[in-house]
Amino acid sequence: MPDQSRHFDDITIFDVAKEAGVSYSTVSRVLNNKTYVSADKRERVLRAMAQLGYVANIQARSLAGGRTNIVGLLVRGLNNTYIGEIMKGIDNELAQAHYDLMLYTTHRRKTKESAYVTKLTRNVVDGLLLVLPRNADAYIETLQRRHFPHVLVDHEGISHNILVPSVEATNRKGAYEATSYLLQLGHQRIGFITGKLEMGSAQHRLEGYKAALQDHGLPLDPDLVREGDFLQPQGYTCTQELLALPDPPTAIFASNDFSAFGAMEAVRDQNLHIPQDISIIGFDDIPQAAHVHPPLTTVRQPLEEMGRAAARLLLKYISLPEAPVERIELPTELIIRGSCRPPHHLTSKGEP
Amino acid sequence: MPDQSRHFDDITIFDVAKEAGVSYSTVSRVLNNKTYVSADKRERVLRAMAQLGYVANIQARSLAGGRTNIVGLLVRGLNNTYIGEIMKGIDNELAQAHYDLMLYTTHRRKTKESAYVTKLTRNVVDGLLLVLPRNADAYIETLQRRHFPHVLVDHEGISHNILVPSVEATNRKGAYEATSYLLQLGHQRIGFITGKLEMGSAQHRLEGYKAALQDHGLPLDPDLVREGDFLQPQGYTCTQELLALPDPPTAIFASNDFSAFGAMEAVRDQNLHIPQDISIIGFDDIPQAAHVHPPLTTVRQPLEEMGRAAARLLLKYISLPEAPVERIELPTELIIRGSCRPPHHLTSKGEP
DNA sequence: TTGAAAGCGCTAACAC
DNA sequence: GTGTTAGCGCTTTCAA
Repeated sequence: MPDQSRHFDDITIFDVAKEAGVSYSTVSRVLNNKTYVSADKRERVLRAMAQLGYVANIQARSLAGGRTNIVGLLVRGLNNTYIGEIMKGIDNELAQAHYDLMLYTTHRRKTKESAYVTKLTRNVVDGLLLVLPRNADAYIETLQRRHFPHVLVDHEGISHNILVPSVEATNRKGAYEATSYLLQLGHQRIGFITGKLEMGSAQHRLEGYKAALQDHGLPLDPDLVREGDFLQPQGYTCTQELLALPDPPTAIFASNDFSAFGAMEAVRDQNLHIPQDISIIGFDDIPQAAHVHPPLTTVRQPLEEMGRAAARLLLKYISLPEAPVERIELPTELIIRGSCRPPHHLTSKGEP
Repeated sequence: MPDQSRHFDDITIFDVAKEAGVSYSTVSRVLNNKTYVSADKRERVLRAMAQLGYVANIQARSLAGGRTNIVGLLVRGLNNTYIGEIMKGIDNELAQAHYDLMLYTTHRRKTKESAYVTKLTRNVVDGLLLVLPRNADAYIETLQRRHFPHVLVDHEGISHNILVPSVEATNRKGAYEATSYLLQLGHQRIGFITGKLEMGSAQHRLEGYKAALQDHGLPLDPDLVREGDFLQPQGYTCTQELLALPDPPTAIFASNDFSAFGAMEAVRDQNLHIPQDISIIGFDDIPQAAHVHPPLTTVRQPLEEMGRAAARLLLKYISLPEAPVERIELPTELIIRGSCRPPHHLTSKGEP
């Protein structure tokens, strides 16, 4: 591969200015269309730009204090479908606004967090979208202090007192509904596999579960609640424990679909059948959920829409720095498929 | 949200220079450690940088002609798990090299392609990774002409004559093996659902299928080959057509897992059973493949590893522009799960 | 309304 | 080895 010649046929505003017969600050003006430029000159500049195929140089623009039209997305890793769905929404929204996306993954960095944020904010991006676990407060504080445009996705922020721009799903409500559904089906003993409890969403889902039990007059049996981590293997283990209980649950509510898959595996490995012997319900509705057997009943989280909303909000902060802090909650939805039915003792024997 | 003050506590090399008591080009030198700097001064500079929390400004560096340590990834969209797997590999590899990732999606842009490439190459990134369909030759030509570091993933490039840096899987071989497997199981009529034929990988898989038939002395029945597009709905439709044939196939080979899912759906909707009545085999081995029922037998494509290899190759071109053009082929692997068995007439009736 | 000029932070000759 | 200097392409005062 021969030498890379970066500045190959680079057209600068200087070239455009010459072509259009104006000064090059005039070109800059039409580029940013802030100040008024006479219609005539603007016209000439535009034509010259088109003719020469001018493409703005982001670095220069940024260095000089302008916008880059790039938004940063900070995630822990790319391990799951979950983040893919969110990204899809973000990307679509950004595309419409002619913004580009810069992806940062944190999973491997040992860097001091606030220094890392410095790097992000000083480099390239006009704003930052964050999909992070609960303990990432250092990031957020730095961002807040710097008044750097940012929006959290699926994260409640530092504390309940400080309002941080964010987009979430109705996790509590979703879990409440899922639990109620199981209750209505006649289940009395419902196992619960938590998510990674350092995540706000995991906490909220647990709360929803508890609230539903309480509202239905059922006591909380601590044995039925197992601490998971949103991952399949732990879902498997928790379910094994649950099934080994003297009085095992007739239904299991997993805090996310991956855990639910683990649960399904564990159930099958015990030669039990879903939903005949035990009902399973998940959370998220990732693409796989519809494909497993039986199809998983789950609480749909509007991930793509959350991404869109977050991007939209961030763009607002970028263009209107004074815009008020918003916290957006998007509704979850119970998706009933085939992994739940009334418990054994309520079912007529002959059913297929 | 109050005003964004971008240059908040920005420490420049100038500050570092002052702190270390050296000239600021010396700081630049240790930053890029190209030329030699006396151990003593280097030490002082390093200490000053740490103390001040210096973070390099990418824009400035880039503007001045240096590296940005950012690699661009150009994809059509984020619709599928497929791209997620590749990204995972890329990201991991890049992280190790302290490179960041910039994501570009093309699906929506009407821009003249070569102008778009200009934008990409002139902006921010040191090199470009491309996951694109076959007809994206304009991009590639521009890149080649500019000698801008780039690597294609899962794409053969412009033509067979021009060697383009790329990383692929052994699509032909993988399809050959899958077909052979079905043949060995005793299937004589094997339906084939192609991918989007504008993609090189789709062509290669079709070739592998044909080659296997030929090598086993079987004629190619055009009725058995249906043009799909790598998407589930089309997989469904193709399978319906296949099943409606006077002499329907006993096995179907779908060019990717999504199509295979569509095929499974169609089979089920006909009240046929997999694999008892008909065998299904896919390609890719996306995460869902193991979860469907029955688990899908498929050809594993090492997507993550392909991402890693591509990133590695690109980094090589970035640091060694003269490195020879490489085309890397990574092996596919037949993953036997539960969706295939010998055809009906070969199976003893009593089997479960 | 428009042009001139001063940087933004950094790299890379160029001298010493 | 190390300091000096000239830009990289652009935005933004400041005059005119």
